[in-house]
Amino acid sequence: MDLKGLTVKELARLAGVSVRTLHHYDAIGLLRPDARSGAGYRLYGRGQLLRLQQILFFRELEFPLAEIARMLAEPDFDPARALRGHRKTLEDRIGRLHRLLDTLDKTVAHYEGEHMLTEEEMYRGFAPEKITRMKREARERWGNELVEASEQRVRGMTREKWEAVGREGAAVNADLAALLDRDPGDAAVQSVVARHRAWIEHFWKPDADSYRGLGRGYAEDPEFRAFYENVAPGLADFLRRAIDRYCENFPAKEN
Amino acid sequence: MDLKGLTVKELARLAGVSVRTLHHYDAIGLLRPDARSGAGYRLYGRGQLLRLQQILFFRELEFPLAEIARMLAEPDFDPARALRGHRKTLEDRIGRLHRLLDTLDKTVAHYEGEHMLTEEEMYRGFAPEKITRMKREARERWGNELVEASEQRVRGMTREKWEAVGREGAAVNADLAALLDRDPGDAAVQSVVARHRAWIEHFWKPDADSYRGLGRGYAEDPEFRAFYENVAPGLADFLRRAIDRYCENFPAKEN
DNA sequence: GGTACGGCCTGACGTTAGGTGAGAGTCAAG
DNA sequence: CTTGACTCTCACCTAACGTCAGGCCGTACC
Repeated sequence: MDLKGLTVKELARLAGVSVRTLHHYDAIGLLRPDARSGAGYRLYGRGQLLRLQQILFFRELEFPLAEIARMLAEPDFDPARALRGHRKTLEDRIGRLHRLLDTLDKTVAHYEGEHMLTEEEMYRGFAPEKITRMKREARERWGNELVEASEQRVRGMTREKWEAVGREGAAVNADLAALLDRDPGDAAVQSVVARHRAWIEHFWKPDADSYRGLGRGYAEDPEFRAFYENVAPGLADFLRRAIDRYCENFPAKEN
Repeated sequence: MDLKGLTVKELARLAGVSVRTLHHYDAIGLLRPDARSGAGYRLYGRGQLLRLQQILFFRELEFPLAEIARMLAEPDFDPARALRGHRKTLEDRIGRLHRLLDTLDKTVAHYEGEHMLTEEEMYRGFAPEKITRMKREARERWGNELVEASEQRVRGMTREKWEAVGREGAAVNADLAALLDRDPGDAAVQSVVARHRAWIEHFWKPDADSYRGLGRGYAEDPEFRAFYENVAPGLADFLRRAIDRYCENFPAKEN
């Protein structure tokens, strides 16, 4: 079979996917063949091979197919830029697997009576990538629309803007940490909380309820809590209380 | 809530799984709580925490839940031994991810006009081969040493030898299928089983226990079973029984 | 030309492992 | 008592294919 393109079996073999997968991707419009032979056989050219590779990278990172299709369809989709993002995520995963191996070794040592395995040690390395988990939780707390709107806002940012937002967030956290010895209702603290709210609005626009919920999440979610406690011990609860006070008189913020 | 055990939320948080997952595992009998509170709350103790860890290791390696349940239920299941098998598989995965990073870098270079990406290079690191799944299972059943020895033998084969071995295996299966109406202990059947054992020794040298375990695997593993049932209906169980009979007087085989 | 076999097509049912939502009981603090 | 977080069971739903079936296609061989 040599008809100016690869048949499904040839491509399936080359890419390590099933023929059924290729049929499925064609059916949903994710990967259409370049052409069809007179008998109706699918024929894939080089461009489809590269596209399938992009799809497989996103799939490897557990993106849903519908989302892959959407991203590939964006007018400003840049394959090289996407790949650079994937690299970071793959490196994170390798790091996770190393942590899992560490957990494994500690568990073997535990079974051999050589190590006392704590509950916290037991599950290190299992949790999926943090951003995906946080995204799921954000959906659970605030609904899907907010998360999508948040992603749209983030996606529209330039790299420079994104880095400025990152610096702004770190500055807010540092300023809050410096005010830890004050009452959460203190005017200086509340001023920083207002900056925090403005920072959040790079991502989404909270009302009083959802902002209060966010504060609670900072204190109660183990990953958020660990993050803030790492900035300064006591910061997670302090920020939660400061946000609660702020929400007692939630200013209408124009923007 | 401090009632001599963890509630679903506490365990879910600790282990990084969902409450729904814990409900599901309870419903299918995979992970039952130690106790129930007066109100019907599930309460998990330390033993369940360790068991959940074992489950999560198997899950990480993509074992189906039903299979995880079966393996955990085997009388001779040894957690430390299982973990040692997992370690090898996780190391393989890290290796695969490094290959994927290599593919990624080559692709970025391709997009930047600095590398000519071949079709073979395009998909390196993506799909673990099907043999990897079977290798994983073999490790869980028989330990790592046998699998490594098997790979050494296969690696030393020429292509011609490999094809001859393939034909020999098919012939053994066909002969077994032709004897399906006989008793598994019949002399002719046992003669074919001896040929089957000789065939297996192209890959590894079983003793009576491991050969019996292989027979069991043929009948119980869904992929092996499907393969043999495809050759002839009833063949998987027949072969398992024939191997059991053969192992009652396991000949010392010189080679 | 007929046969055999591997390859292709479309159509359609089935599967696994939870996700999601609902209604109602439980627990602890104010 | 109220409130809010937590729990229970029940039940519908889903993504991404896997599997099977019936029939056409292409090539080699008799």
